[in-house]
This record gives sequence, structure tokens and C-alpha cells, in this order.
Amino acid sequence: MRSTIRDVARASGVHISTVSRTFSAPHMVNPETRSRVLATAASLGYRPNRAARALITGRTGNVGLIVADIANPFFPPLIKAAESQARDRDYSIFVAETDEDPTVEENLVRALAKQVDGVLLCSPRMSNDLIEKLSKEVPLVLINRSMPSLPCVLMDVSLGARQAVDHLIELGHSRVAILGGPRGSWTSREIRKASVAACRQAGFEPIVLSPNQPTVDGGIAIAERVVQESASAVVAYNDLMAIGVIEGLDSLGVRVPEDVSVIGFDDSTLARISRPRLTTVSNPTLAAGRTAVDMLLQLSDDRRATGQVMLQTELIVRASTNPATGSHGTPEEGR
Amino acid sequence: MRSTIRDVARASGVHISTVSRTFSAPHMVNPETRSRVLATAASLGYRPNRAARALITGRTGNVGLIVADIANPFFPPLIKAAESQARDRDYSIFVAETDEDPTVEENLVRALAKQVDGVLLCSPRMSNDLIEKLSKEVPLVLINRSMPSLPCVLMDVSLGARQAVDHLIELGHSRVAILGGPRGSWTSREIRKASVAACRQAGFEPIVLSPNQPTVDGGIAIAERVVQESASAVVAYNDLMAIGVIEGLDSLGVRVPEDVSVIGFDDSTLARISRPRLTTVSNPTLAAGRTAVDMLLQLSDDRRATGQVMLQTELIVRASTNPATGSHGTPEEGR
DNA sequence: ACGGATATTACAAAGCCTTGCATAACGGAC
DNA sequence: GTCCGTTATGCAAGGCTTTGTAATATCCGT
Repeated sequence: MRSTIRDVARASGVHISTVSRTFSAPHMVNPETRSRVLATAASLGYRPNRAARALITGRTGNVGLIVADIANPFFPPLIKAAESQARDRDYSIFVAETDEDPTVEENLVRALAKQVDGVLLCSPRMSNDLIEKLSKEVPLVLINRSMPSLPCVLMDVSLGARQAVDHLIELGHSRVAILGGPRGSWTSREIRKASVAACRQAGFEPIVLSPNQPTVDGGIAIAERVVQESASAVVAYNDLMAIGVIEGLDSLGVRVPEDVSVIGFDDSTLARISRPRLTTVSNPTLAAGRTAVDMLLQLSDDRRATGQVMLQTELIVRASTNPATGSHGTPEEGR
Repeated sequence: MRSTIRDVARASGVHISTVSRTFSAPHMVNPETRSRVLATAASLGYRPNRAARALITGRTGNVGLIVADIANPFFPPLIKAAESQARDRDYSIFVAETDEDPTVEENLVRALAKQVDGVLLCSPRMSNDLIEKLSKEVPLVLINRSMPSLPCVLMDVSLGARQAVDHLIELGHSRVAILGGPRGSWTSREIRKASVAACRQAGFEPIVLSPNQPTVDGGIAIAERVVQESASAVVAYNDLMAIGVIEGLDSLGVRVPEDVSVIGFDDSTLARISRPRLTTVSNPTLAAGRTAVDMLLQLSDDRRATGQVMLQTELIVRASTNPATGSHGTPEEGR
């Protein structure tokens, strides 16, 4: 039914190797022959069988992309960017998700290993050792996770966190809660470290609440603690949590931004449509997706680890942050 | 480096075909031999090479999933469901997106055709003829699109639209705007037809505004027309548009739900966190994703088209709909 | 003890393509 | 006119697995 290289060869009166070369090494075949072959190939609707090609070249033309949760609005733009970049390079992308479960992560890498030329590991929660081990089985590029031995695409959330905290300090806040993300998240740790450092530098100790589920529900759940600690400002691991906190505070009678200021991370669609509009740290997810694909493709050629790429973040000030009011904002309050 | 069936055969002292059968037809091999082979296979870290398997069986173990826009919150849950269902069946999913461009759609199907056992076409914008033609090249299952000759998974948006309109009528609205989605969308047409019918049945003619870009911006853009037509209620093609309309109305000084009621479609995360909470028609996206995968897998075995599946929708009443006020709501008003 | 059914394993072909090497054709240099 | 270097094409092996068929062993009834 589907035509093979053999059919094309017969129909155009050349040997199959010539047909093969017409596609994989065009410069080695006479222009005249080439166009004849191309013509008959087109008329027969011939397309090289990737499985057969993969079998012999050892390259599949596919890359895997593993994310924690497709429904988390942080990921779709990244997936989108990666997919389109890959397609431009004539690669396809397998997308899989882990539901934030490190065990699933490991299994997925192994399952994918055989049918891809490499795997993009996005915000992995696995241990360094395990990642190291898996990187022996299949080329790996990390996104949002730093390991010296592997190529990584990082977003400078430390910078973002510092900007966020500085913004709050400028507004007069000094009772700041830092809401961490899931256990094992590099991003979460970076945000925490940078935020804490920024707070201390300003002369006060932040309230660190971690780990949390990086979802709206996770945010709702932690709202009570935020009130208990009488924080006047919150830096949340991501927009979902930020929105959850606003939600939770609201149902406790605390208003944002009047009573408490909230900052998220990611600048997802949600941040732009939530009420109040969310002040948030914008992440270069599109660039990250593209860069990661390119690094992976290069790695799968070279097999020598390339370096790290650090992409810039940016604080977007919207309506969820206000100057500190008298009733909160001083370290002594509410103790 | 990576071990093959040959290594396992040698190490366990059997012929390669026995190893092969241990994996693909376990009942044909002596339990004792089987466990021995399994053990050595495990110790060598052997995993069957899918490319080689594909080459001979003609099945890749992959399915394609083509959606309009990954970043549209309608799709991620569907992708998620499809991916997990596929993985349960030991299949992997290629995800690709068209950016709402029918031409890209066609190219993607063709590009995917050779490396998948079938393609899930989600809300395609192509013409029936083209879909028909492509279905000759690769097994196709349609989601949100009805064609008699192909297996389809449909969501009963007609029912949802009717419920939405009835809800508005109960609230006393009779100046209802129907905001269509993109050109070529089956869903959009169904919603429009059912809504219009429901309105007429109630004795008034709705205001149909179509087509629109199915995004927040699309909703913002159409808000002015809604005001011009002095509609007291809006049924939008999806949640994004609904939120955009609310946005747009807000900046025109029209409040939702006090002045105008708005209903969306999809019950996406957005609907649950937007202010006001969005009244919306919930779509069975998860079930659709799962069902579609199963139908496709069956189709790729059978090659005979299976029928259509219609999944139920449900109106979720939240806070974006109010009883009609005196100043709007009667057909004569505002003319 | 023998024919025949059953169960288990080995053999070998086939699936489609890439690629190193051999061959052929051709032009130019000497 | 011979030899060499180019260029274009053919040849055949090889990649890893599945699967129809053949071979062997086992066991049953008689």
C-alpha cells in the first residue's frame, strides 16, 4: 500500500541506494537524476520510513519532553516553544507528564530512552544521583535544574526573587512570607535562598513556609498560616499558588492588596486575568523551550556536555501589591 | 553499548526467537526458560528496540495528537487524559499544534503519518474533503468534529448551549448575544445553532456575533459590539472569550453580572478563579481524551470506522450570571 | 512399543533503509 | 594512448526484531 524506496527506484530506473542518497545526501547524486527521482517519489507519495532509518542510523528524529503537569499554565508555553523549535529542525516531540511524582519521572525517562535521541527534563524532582545515572542511558538536558555535569537551561529566579522582595521592601513591607514549592524543586530552593538573603539584607527575617503543593489548592491551604504569621506580604512559588493564597485570604476576610500584598512567579495567563491582576516574576519560558531543544540536538550529536544557559527574568508589577499599612508590616506585630 | 536481543539470547543460552517470544508471546515459552530469559534481560538492562519492532510489525506504538493551541486551557486536560490513557496501553503520544492554521494542520498530519499508528485530530478547522483524504493515509479519529465516515468523539455542546440559554431565559434575559468561535469550528456552529433555536423558541431573536478569535483578546475585542447591541446576556464560545468579554465590558464601565450576564464554555481552571466566578458549560474533556485514544487504537487494529460517541456536558452556574435588570433585557430596549 | 498430538525451541526470511566499497564513465594531463 | 582523479551509480551487508515453519522432545493411548 504505502510505497517504499524500492518502488521509487524501480519507477525511476535507478538503484535504491541512489534514491536513498537523493534524500539523505543530495549532493552525491546527479542533479538530473535527482529531480527525476524526486518527481517519481512525489508522484508515488513516497516518504522515508523513519523506523527503518532509525534502525540503521541509531537516531530516531524524536525528542522526549517530560514535565510535571501539562495543566499547570507554566508548561504549555514551554511545550509550545519546544515543539515548534523541534519541528523546524525536523524533529518531533513526545510529551509526557509525571504528576509531580519522582518515581514516574524515572520510569518515563527509561520508557522514552529507546525511542528518542534525547530527553528534556523539565523541573525534575529526582535526586542528582538518579539524574546522573539516567544521563548515561540517554542524552539529557535539564530545564530549571542545575547540575554541573549536564547541560542546563535555567531561569534566573534568584534575580526575580530579589526583585520581588526589593519591590516589597520599597513598599514598606517587612513581614514577608516566602511560600516554597514542591520538595525537590531547584526553582523553589533558589527562590527561597534569594528571597531570604534579600530580606536579611534589609534587616528582617522572612517567614518561610515550605514545601507546598504548587497549585491553587496548595495556595488556599497555606493561607491560614500566612494569616497566623500575620505576614503583610507573600512571595509565592508560582502564580497558581499566589492565586490560591489570594483566594484563601479572601475567604478569611483578608483582602489583597489592601491588607496583604502577593507576588507570584511565571506571569502565566492567569496573572493577567485574575483579580486583582497579579504582580509576578515573568519567566522566559519560550526562550527556555527553544534553547533546550537546540542544546539537546547538539548534545545528541556531540555527546559532550555543553554548558549552562541562564535566562533573564523580570518583575511585572500589577495590582496585587500595595504599600504596607500600619496594621501589619513591622516585625513585632502579631507575635 | 545498549544490549540487544542477541546479547540476551547468548547470555541465557537460547535462540533469539525464544527471547523475542518471551516478550511478545510469553505463553509460547516454557515458564522456566521464560524466567531465566527475563532475569538475564533485566540484568543486561535489555529493552526491545521499538524501531526494529516497528519495522517488521508495521506498528509504531505511537499516536499523534493535533490541537489548535496548547496554551488554550481547554486542551491541556484533554492532552493529559490522552497521554495517560495511551501510556497505560503502552503507547506514546506526539503532541503538535497548529496555531489555528488549517494549512499547518494538513502538513502536520502528513508529517506524523509515517511515525504513528493513527492521529487524533482535535477540533480541526480543515474542510471535510481534506479530512476525508487524509484519513486514507493514516487512521484518524476526530474530536469535536462530526463526520459520518469517521470515528468521532463529540461533546454535546448543543445540550450545553440550550441549558445556558434556558438559564438566561429563566433569569429574565431576552437580549442575548451569541459569540461564535473561529471559522471552521464544528463546536462553534453547534453552539450557535442550538442557542439560536433555544432563543427563538422563547420568542426572541438572539444577536449572533461570529466568527471571533477564541482568546481573551478576541473577547475584549467584541465587548464593544455587545454594548452597542445592548445585550443583557452573553453566551461565549469558550471561557477565554467569556473572560475577555468581562474584561472588555469592565473597561467600558459595564459590570458583570450586575449589568450583563456572561456564560462561557469549557469550565477551565480560569472559570474557577476569575472574578466573578464564571458560569460555564463543563465539557467532558478527560473522558474525550481517553475515549478518543481507545477508539484510535481500535481503529488502527480494525481499519473499519467505528461510530460516534457523544459525551454529556453540564451547565455550571457560578457568579457571572444575574437576573435581568430593568434597564436591559427586553427586546425593545436600547434600539 | 508405536503413531500421533502437544509443547518447546531453533532456523531463517523479511521488513526498509543507510553506507562503505566496488564499478563505471568521463575528462584532462602527460 | 595511458594513467589518474572525479563524479555518479550499483552492490551488498547490516541494523534488530518478529514470525511462519521445521525440528526436536515429551507424552498419550492402545
